[in-house]
Amino acid sequence: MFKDLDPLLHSQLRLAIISLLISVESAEFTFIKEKTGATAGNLSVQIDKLSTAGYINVNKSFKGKMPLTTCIITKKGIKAFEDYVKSLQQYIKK
Amino acid sequence: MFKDLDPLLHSQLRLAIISLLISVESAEFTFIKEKTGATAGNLSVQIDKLSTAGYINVNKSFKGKMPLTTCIITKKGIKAFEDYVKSLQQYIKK
DNA sequence: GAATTAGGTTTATAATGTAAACTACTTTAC
DNA sequence: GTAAAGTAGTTTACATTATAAACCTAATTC
Repeated sequence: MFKDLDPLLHSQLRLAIISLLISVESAEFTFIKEKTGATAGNLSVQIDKLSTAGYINVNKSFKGKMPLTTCIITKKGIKAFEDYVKSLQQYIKK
Repeated sequence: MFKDLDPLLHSQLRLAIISLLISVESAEFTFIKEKTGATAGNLSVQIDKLSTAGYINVNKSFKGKMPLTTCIITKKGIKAFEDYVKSLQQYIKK
């Protein structure tokens, strides 16, 4: 009856991250932090989980001398998001 | 940017329960158990949380000699569900 | 050169979800 | 009639998850 919801995406912050990345295709850590309102610590952890799952790619470089973390969604991430939304529809359509 | 998602509804099982109750208006414990595939213990706990929040009303009676638990969604529950869905749209629209 | 800010990561704790174990009663089998 | 199995749940203990506080490294400001 109810399809399982990918637990990795069924989390407010991780869903917001993916939702952002779907539209922009590339985003800096601080940009995501501002948009989501998350604390840096929490964001760091959640980005790591999405990365470990292969849903996003994380690139660490330097902007001048400051560290710069950039995130890009992967095909796997896009697919997972689409599946998640599809499953979710079952729950929220009246 | 991203509205908060009611944590009480942002849970697969509780969302499934509310989703069911939205359409049927009254459902027995065992019916919900079958439809959601949840274990009785888990279902009992989650129904309790929804009830404590005032999202559903729980009625305990007897069918013949067996205990019978029936759930009905409240106006508050309907409102919460609608708000949740509305907030969620922000996350899942591309 | 001390304090503040930037850009994060690590870790400790709180909150949550879930299944296993249990209660209470009923029905069926012997 | 009583032992075994089934029904309808609840309680409790454990595992997972989420989150913020504390920390780190380096740069900037005063």
